[in-house]
Amino acid sequence: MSLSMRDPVIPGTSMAYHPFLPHRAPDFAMSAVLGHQPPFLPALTLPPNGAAALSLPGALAKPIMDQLVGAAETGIPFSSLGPQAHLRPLKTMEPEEEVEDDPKVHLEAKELWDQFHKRGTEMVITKSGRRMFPPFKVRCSGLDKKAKYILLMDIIAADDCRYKFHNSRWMVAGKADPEMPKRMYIHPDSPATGEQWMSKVVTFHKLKLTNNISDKHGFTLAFPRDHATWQGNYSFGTQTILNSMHKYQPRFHIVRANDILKLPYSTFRTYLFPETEFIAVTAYQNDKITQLKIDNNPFAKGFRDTGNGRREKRKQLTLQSMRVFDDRHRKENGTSDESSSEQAAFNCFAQSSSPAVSTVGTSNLKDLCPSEGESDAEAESKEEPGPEACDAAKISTTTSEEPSHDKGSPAVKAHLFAAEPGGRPRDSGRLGKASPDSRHSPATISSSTRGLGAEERRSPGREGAATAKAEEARALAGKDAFAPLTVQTDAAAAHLGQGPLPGLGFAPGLAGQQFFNGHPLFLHPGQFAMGGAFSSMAAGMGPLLATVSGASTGVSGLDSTVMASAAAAQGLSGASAAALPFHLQQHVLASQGLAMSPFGSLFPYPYTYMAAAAAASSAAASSSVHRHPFLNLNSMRPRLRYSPYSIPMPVPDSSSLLTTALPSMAVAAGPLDGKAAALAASPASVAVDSGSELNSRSSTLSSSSVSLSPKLCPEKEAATSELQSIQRLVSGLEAKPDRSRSASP
DNA sequence: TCTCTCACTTC
DNA sequence: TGAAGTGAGAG
Repeated sequence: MSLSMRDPVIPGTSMAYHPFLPHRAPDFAMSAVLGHQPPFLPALTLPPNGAAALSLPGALAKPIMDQLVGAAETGIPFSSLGPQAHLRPLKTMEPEEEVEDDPKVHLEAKELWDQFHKRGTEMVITKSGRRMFPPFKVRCSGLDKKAKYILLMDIIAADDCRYKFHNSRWMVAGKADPEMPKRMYIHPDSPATGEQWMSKVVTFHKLKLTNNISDKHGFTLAFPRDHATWQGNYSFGTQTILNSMHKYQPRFHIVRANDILKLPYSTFRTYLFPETEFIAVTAYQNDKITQLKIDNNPFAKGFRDTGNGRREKRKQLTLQSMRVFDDRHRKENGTSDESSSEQAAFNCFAQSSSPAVSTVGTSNLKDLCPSEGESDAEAESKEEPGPEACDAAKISTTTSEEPSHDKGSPAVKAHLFAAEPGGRPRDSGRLGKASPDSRHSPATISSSTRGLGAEERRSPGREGAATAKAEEARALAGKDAFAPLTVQTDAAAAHLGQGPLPGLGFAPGLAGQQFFNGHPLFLHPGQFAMGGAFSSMAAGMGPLLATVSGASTGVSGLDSTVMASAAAAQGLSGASAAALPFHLQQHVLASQGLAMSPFGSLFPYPYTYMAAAAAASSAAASSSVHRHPFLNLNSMRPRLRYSPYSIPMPVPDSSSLLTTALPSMAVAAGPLDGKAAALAASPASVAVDSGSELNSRSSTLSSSSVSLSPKLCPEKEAATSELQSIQRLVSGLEAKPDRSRSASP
């Protein structure tokens, strides 16, 4: 019943600015399937000029068209068209015309990121959410000044391992816990013109990291099973839910679109900066990281050695009180020499127990406190250029084929997580080939769906080819020392089954609608600034929005209609459930603990599969499935990650995983993913590493020495009288908190 | 490991 | 001035 219509049947019906259709005609056929009218498949085509043509059976045409347009223009939830109303492509057309932009992305504060990366960046996650530090900031160039762009960021699991911090190193501690629902953070200024984006540093500092699974700072979009490119649930929000002690990789996306609704039909460019990889923690593990944060985060000034913060006071008081004790002890025993040596040991303890110590020159530390400083110094030594090479050698199996100038990046990787399982390479390394475009960031791996057949880049059983491709990617990446890892898909490709939002296999639910709170269409107040993008999205896709507040239900908090359906569906058997609309199935599956995420879900390649099906191109279906570069990004690992509702997988014997990076293991693990390439993509970071390390060192040294030196022996006599007074305080206030003491003169 | 409170900071 | 972002530390 669907009719192809190049010939307008309803003259004058214009869809050119229909909110839920791309303004600039993407040249695809789209059908509006109205709920409860399955046989009725009106189709409308958007000619290049944006004029709409709708071909509908006789008398039904006008009402349907009015309904569609009316719903969108008035903001009436699309659901009024029926619970299953959705748009779906009838056929795929030629790719959208080549965009004339050439986006380049530069990671801001790269040196700082490098400093953290070398030590194994840790990001604290809290129930209420913590910001990232260093903040994720980028500078864009090469955008079309006039065109509008939507900038997004998300954080994906870097691997499927759980880590532990042992012996000053991060080590694999087993398999990853069930995947948390992923969230996409849309920059609040989106959409904005290229000129606007390029005129400033794009910062994502408002994005928060949380481990609160019932976090409500998000909403989920439930896309029908045969939506062009988005199938399943895609969650957006200001907080990203992460698993503690797991490694993550932030991603940055540029989408040329002036409307959120165009996302599925727009070109996606994804940038990966290996140096922004981090491990989520609920409490800092590595003192070096703590100190780096304190030294660089303005909000942590109070803990700096310099200044009048509590940290300083506390340290001084601790030191002084101990000296007082020592002094008293010495007076009682009359053994000055002994006390002197104890003093050294004590100083050592005082230092090593303080984060400040970690960045103090290791030679001093070693001299003062071999035992305590050893691990520290040892760890530190591995950050030196020499050890770096050593670490690089550890994963030589993954870098041996790379151009020499590209070896630094894996070195960084090895450096960061020296004890990674077999130097397991990153899957992100398989993103694609290097793009000669991006010159600002470590390396570019561009996966364009039109150029290099993405197909060859990914195939679910694809390890060999993928590995080869990863090598190619690395090699190419190595050609550009300043390119980020980039993935690109385009609109047309999306229609061919290449979804633009990889890794967005957001598990349903868990998210609240706060993001869009206060707006009938779930627009978050903070997002109103986004103007047309969200408002039109809401207008056109209100019904497709399934906000989820899984906190109470443990299942997606769908809108009432969907919720009811989903709830009912839960009682269905698998067979009957299969007959449900895809998005409902997903919720059902999710509630049953089955994965839907591209991260090894039941539908590892949701869009691709569905889009292909929708395109009625069964032949292309299977191949296109493997073509999705984004999915490739996330699903190239044959791991199985489960939704938060899934039954947790028992953690396998960690003994086999608790290992330092061994080349052999790297080989063994290599096929699992090509992550090394992602790191390989960071030659620039290596180049900076040496310098930044030195800078870091010198800076921390200077800052530390300022505060530490006066606290050591030299000030002993000078502080005698003060110490005595403090001694009295300490004696009397022993059990009281630091602040009591610090409040004392 | 995680959560919570605290003092201290920025904005 | 107060909201919000910090790490420390106790539990």
